[in-house]
Amino acid sequence: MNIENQLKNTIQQALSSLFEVSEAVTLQPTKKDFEGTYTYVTFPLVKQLRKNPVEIGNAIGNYLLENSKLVSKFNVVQGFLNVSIADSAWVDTLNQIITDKNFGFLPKNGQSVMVEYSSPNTNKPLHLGHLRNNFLGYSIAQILEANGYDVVKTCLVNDRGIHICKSMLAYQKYGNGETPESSGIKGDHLAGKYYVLFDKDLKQEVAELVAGGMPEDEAKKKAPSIVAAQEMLIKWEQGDEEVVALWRKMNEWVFAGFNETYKKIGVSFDKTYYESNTYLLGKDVVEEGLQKGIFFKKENGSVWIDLKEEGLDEKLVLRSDGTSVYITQDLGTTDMKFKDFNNDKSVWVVGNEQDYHFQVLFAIMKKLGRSYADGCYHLSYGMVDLPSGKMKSREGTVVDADDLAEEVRAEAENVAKERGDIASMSSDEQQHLFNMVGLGALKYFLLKVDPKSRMLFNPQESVQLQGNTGPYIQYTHARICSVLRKAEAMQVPLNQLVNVSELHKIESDLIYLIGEYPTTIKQAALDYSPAIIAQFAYELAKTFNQFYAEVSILNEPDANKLQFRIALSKTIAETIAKAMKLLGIDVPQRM
RNA sequence: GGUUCCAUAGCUCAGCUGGAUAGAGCAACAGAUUUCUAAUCUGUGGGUCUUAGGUUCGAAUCCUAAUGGAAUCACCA
Repeated sequence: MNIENQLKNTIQQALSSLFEVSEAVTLQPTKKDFEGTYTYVTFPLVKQLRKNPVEIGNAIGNYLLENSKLVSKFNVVQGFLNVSIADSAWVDTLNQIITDKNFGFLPKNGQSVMVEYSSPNTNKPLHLGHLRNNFLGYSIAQILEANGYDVVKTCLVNDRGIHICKSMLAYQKYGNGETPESSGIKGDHLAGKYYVLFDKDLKQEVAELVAGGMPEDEAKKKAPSIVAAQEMLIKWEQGDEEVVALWRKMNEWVFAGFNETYKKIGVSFDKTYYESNTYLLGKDVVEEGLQKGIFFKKENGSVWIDLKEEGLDEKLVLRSDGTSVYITQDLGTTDMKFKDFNNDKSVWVVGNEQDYHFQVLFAIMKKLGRSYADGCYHLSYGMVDLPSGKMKSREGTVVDADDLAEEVRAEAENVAKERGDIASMSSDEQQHLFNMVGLGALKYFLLKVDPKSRMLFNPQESVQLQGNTGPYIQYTHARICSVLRKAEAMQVPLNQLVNVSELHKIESDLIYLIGEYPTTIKQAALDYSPAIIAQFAYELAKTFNQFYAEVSILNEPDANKLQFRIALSKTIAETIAKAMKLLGIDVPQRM
């Protein structure tokens, strides 16, 4: 049992033996300005016991001193009982952690979870918003796995629909047989280029129609380009050979481009679904709902569900012409996913603009009596804003994922060449490092803020490598590795239990922090928040760097202390590496 | 208009189920290397936690209202 839980138990004993009360005990970390590690607040007991808080604090404190080996001293400030933990208890804790090969991983819990993320459209390249989605999804999958789940990562590719036809139309018009090979443009960027061209034409047509006196709403529906796109979509659905062939060709370009990007940014999927295969699903679910009397038909033949009781509204699930809407398809796809993998839980990593959609989807699944309905979770993350405002792909005000990755990589290269420890590396190793550090900066930057909140992306700050950044933490790891290499050369044993009697305050702080790792990853899973882990990794790295500046590790004459500091440093490096891995960030041996 | 979410230092963000004098990073300024990686460390300045009420021994945190902002409410996806 860890120190915190032992202490809680002893306080509970104190409460019952001193005051005959049984209360759940919660502890909080002691504020930096006061002496102690854990603080117990006695204010709530005042009314119940009719004693003053200081008296209560002292009574409990003395009980702890007498009855627990963990506690070395205490102090009471008003209603706060600050408890200091004995150095020996910290050393024991470190030894336990060293011994525990699975430290920081929860045992398998027998449950499985699907994490669906990324979900790109095949008409344009990935941008900054996708990056937040991808990093979040991948990280959440890692975090759930560390918490004992079996995880299936899936990606649902939106590879059909009117938006795809737009790129295709513009390509027919302007393409001249251009290919990624002939142009040297990455496939997804090439498709995106035509998507933008389409929109340019469309805008002009609308402007002309409006100038001719047509209302803007109508013009947007009647512009020749948009009509042509709709016709093309119908042809596609009818299986028109020419259209399907073009669709195949352009999609392949895009997939090749996506795969390159995914590989570069280090995300992956166990299974990819394509909407071109799933878009007709869900009509059977509509039929089922009608039979069960959960859905109802309006006069024009359209099918609806009434979700007023759930605080939502009436919602269309099938058009009057019998064709699907977005939610129809999702009903079918959700059934299919659970049929395929039979997961206990399913997480959709999708932006918060779709909050309403998922409320409706889950409410319908519940009404239909799906056994999995309670295990569905929409990980709703906030938009990424730019200093210039909102990103809009059609207007070209997006930050491209590939460009951004290259930018941070280049910055990492600059800094490494200026002050990195890279002289002994081969050119390949150097390139590998620049990538690792650049990506580390980008991932950490996007993951360190609470997923739920909208965030501002400042390009200048995102390539920063100092302060609260990924590279700062990577650097700390490399720094420890450097010390460990020297220790090894000095023949200090690296993998032995340690025995010292007296610690620096900062050393016990570090052990305290390492000990918080298991609760941190549990909390991260509960909240679906990689940010909690980012925070933890930063705190640990920062405290180590303070320790490093304050206390000499390798120059310690006392062999036991030297060995202790090495063991402590090594454990910190391992913990940093584990935490960063959950964020999808690798850490280098040197940098 | 309905619903949901947000408002903390110049900027970007932490602040867990209410607890002590509200914390980091960036930016600014001043320092630290005969010694383990200076992508580091130390220090200084910077706050009516949007506003007004309420609950409480105790509120950035909970409740109500106001103000400002965002998303969504399509027979779009």
